[in-house]
Amino acid sequence: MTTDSCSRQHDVYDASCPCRQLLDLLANKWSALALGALEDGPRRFGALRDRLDGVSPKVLTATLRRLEEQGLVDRTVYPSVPLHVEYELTALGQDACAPLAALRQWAVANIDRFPALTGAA
Amino acid sequence: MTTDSCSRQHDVYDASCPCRQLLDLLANKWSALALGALEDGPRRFGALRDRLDGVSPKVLTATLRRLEEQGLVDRTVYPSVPLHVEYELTALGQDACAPLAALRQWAVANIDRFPALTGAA
DNA sequence: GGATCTTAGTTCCCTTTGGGTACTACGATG
DNA sequence: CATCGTAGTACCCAAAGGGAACTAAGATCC
Repeated sequence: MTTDSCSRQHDVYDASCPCRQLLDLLANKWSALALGALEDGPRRFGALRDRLDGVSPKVLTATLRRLEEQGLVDRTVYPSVPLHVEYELTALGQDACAPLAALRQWAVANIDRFPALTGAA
Repeated sequence: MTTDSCSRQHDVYDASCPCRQLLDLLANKWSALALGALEDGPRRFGALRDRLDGVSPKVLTATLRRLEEQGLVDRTVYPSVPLHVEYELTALGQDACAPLAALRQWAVANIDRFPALTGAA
């Protein structure tokens, strides 16, 4: 139960409901991109910074820490020579990727319907 | 073509691609909630403010204006007695609702897997 | 006729977040 | 001993978020 639509007690429209905070975490540009960038397996900090074009190290760190705190990604430090940190989706993170991937793909598939963004047509 | 995954030219991971801006518009707490609140038909400003618990009029106005600019919602003013403004999804807005509804529903359905948000268990 | 009500905002101010650039720590390597 | 690469942090500034109070326009009440 509670696997479709809204449960009896949780409601994203209620500001005090924890799932509102969850929505706020997921409905975020950098979260959506970071989780997507990890879909294909573990990635290092530098690889993520390169992939998430335009992200500053500070914001990337903050985003990853938030995702880590909530159990969506695992952070593994390899205390090797020039330090090596890997980020990886947890099972929960993998599950969360599905709706976010749909959102990213919708944006790509429908961008042509947004003349104001594509510089008009 | 370009109806699934990424097209050849558009990429949300590219900061300068317009679909990145589109993702930024959609991957936003208030956008996701506002569009969802309009799924069942036109709503007035006050109704949206009540439904989007915790939103300030300023932020709601800004959110709706942004969605209107991009053609996701229509704004209709009825210059009646105590003024009456209705917001309504466009066809484009209705299409955008699908992935956002999935995201909202995922948050509700999986909130129990986030101990840090639900106050631990 | 004047006070009051409603609706849809706007304005002001402050706090939070986002963002860019530069810097640090670490030890291997030259 | 200086240099390099990695993964950040520190600092500072700009933009966005957020709350409370205020505005406008006219109908309605008394």
